[in-house]
Amino acid sequence: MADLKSGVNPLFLREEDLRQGMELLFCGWRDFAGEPDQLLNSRQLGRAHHRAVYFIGRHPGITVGELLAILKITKQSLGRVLNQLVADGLVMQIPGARDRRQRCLKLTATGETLERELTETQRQRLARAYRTAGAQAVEGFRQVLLGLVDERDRARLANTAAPAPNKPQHR
Amino acid sequence: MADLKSGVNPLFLREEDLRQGMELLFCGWRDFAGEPDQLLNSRQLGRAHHRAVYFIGRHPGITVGELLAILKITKQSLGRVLNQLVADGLVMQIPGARDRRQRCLKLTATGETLERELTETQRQRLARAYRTAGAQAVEGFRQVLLGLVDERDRARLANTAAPAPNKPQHR
DNA sequence: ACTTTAGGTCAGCCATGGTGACCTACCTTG
DNA sequence: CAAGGTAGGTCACCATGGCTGACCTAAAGT
Repeated sequence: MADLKSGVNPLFLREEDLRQGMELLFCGWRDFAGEPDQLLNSRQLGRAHHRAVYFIGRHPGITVGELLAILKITKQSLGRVLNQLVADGLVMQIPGARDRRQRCLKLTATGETLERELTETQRQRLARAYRTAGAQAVEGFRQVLLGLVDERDRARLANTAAPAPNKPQHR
Repeated sequence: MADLKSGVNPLFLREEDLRQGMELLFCGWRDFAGEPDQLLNSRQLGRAHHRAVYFIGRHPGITVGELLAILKITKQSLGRVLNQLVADGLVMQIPGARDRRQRCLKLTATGETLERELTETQRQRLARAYRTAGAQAVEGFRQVLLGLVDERDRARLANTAAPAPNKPQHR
């Protein structure tokens, strides 16, 4: 809270340690997110497309609104990306069963292939880091990151099972 | 979870766990990096400025080339940002002592104040996550992230002391 | 003296975020 | 049923922050 520099704080709350953490986060994300760039470029796609494809793949049938909540961008920005993905035959939209205003998003077979290709190098990089660090470190990694994200998203992220994001369609 | 470590394919390397990790990384970075946006906007600055100010603050006297290596962007992109920061009186450039071609970058007093303001909310968020997770989790967090970054940057990040990035100007 | 290096600069392109306004289709509710 | 809210889309436009290519200076290094 207040004086981070006083001796009362545990060592890992010292200014220097916090800065190291920030830097690790920056570099980790920089290298992790940059991994699939080449493949993306070769297909005329950008990181924004990858993110959409990734989350649609992880939560098949996710609605546009739910996806917006995850990505935290505007529907206009997402719309642009989504239209391209649909035009390229990577994503399909299915009217919601209960609420036909909704467009439930799914990857096509082509989309699934692409998703796998895109995420593969990242998966390998993360697996390598996990393997090197060990199970206990992985658990710590999760806990700290979970504490970093906004309250709102904790529930979805907390359980490894990762069900589809909760659909509040009862009214 | 103690027995996760043994076995050819430990549980924490399952597809589902890796995906959870990726998602945590995405959301963690999204919320962490987005924290200072409001303050930045109010000063007509962007995230790019924040990153530059941050690393200059952390490594006073850093050269342009070293900063480029950290940020992994082109000198044109950095130049744009740097010029603004100098024009705004937040950063100063000092010719290198050994090599007078170099421009060593430092924050001005104003720049240091801004850096502190910008990073403060992030520091608090990280400190909260650290405190909640505990010292052991923090160590795991570090180890995994360190394993994620490219070899090239490990040395600089590994030691908590965080000296200036190594200067290969022998002679 | 020549080459290489650190850094800067100009011009233009593209991706990806944003805003405001306005639209349809569908659901919910009085 | 009518009215209002909601899911989603769309158009026009703007800002940020990456990129490339070409070209420049000054200072090292040899």
